[in-house]
Amino acid sequence: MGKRTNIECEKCPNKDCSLLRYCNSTWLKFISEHKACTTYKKGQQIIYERMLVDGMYFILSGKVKVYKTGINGKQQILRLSKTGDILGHRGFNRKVFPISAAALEDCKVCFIEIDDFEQILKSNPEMAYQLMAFYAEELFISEVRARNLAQLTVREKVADSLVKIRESFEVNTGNGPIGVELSRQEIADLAGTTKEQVSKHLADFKDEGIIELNGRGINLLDEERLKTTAGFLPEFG
Amino acid sequence: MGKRTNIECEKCPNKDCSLLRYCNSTWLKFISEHKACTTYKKGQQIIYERMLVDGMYFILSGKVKVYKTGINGKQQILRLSKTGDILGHRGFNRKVFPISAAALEDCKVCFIEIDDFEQILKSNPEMAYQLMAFYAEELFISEVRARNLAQLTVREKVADSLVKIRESFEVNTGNGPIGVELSRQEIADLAGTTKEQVSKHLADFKDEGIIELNGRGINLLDEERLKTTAGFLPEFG
DNA sequence: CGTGAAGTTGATGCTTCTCAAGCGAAGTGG
DNA sequence: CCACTTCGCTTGAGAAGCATCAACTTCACG
Repeated sequence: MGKRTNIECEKCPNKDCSLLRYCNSTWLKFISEHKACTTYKKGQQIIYERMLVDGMYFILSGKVKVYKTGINGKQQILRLSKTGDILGHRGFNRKVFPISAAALEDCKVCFIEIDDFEQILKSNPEMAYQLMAFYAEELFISEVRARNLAQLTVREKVADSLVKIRESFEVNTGNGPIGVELSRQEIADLAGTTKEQVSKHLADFKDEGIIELNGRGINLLDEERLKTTAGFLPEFG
Repeated sequence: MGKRTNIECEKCPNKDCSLLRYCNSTWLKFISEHKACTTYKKGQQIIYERMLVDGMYFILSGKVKVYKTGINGKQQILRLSKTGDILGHRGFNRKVFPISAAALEDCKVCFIEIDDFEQILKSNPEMAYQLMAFYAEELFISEVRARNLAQLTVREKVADSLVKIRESFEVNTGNGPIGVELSRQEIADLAGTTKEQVSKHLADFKDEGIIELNGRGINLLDEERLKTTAGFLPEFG
């Protein structure tokens, strides 16, 4: 566990926080008094699989990977999260967390105990409704992912991952940096392949003028072509 | 659309219905008056991808596959559903359905218009809470699936699918029939492989004395060994 | 500099998909 | 009642895709 550095919710600069967005001032105060903010260093683990569910986590700043451990300890990255996102909602109604979460860069994370969180939920119907909508959206995303992992080729999955990384971290779509520096292994864990394959396909994309590589940084030069490469089935809805 | 044959919710034999379970008698009456029950023949499609979201569907009787269309029209089966299960909840908060659903056998399905459903939700906090818990569970299942599709071998995925089919349709786990007759192609669409691979691995399992085949029927003879074959990572939580 | 970790690249072999041929059961029409 | 077609299943051979392994390079950092 990292260093604690509380901040008052009423003065929180983060207007899009999943927790605060649907709360009135009474509950803002409640949360402010009951939460605990913690700082995590890059690489530090925030949630461990099989850890007892103690509460909900909200990212105040920084970027986080959410992943599941599989065969031979191989990781499958499920989601990339950023400021304002909720972490640990997968622990809802469970004894232990089914996922792990680790900081991709230095992070500040707010924590609310599960009992307090449920109290907030039950007193704010609008929030319960919104949380339900959030879960529904996560389910949608997860099912698209499941299909893509099952059906796409490695080249397509790598292309798809680059687009998804950019969408996770950059507000504007289009060309430009993908917003975070991941290792080849991490991109592989996201795409469902190996670090060597990622290396090769990134080299291909570079040769084809679709992306630009500078160290760990990746710039998209032709997002449209990348999407075509990914065999994009436009998802409606 | 199939034949309409309404039934009164108050007299509905299905005590586990996702819709009725958390309703008091007032709302039971409301639902009874607002719903529409429809019969679907085996093979008939109940929900189409990109169909406008009109409401929620609940299975009164019969078995259903929920799937997503992918590359080259290849289907990825996401879920097998049975009596009492909700269908179309993936359309929540969307314009069009992101999934398709088709009857695996003759089915009766109850339908509630989306406006009525939202009214029920907003008037029954307990139900909203339960629906949220349901989404959370679906998300958990989907993420386990995503990891398995990405990391398991074909042999493991076929074994895993057999166990999952049985769990979807038979209350008691253990040895015995898997509860539904699917084509090889459908098993492949579930496992994320091809019908030929399914055929081969089923033959292997039979030779190894793990399963029994009679036509399309599949009996598990040694579920434990099947689970070991599937490389089961026990899922905690 | 020197060391170790991460990334690249090529060779190799295994897994899986694809294609094609053959089989059998179920249904159709003469 | 029996050819005839059709459809799904099985099985094998060949090809393609992918993971693994190993050698080498690059980069960060003491």
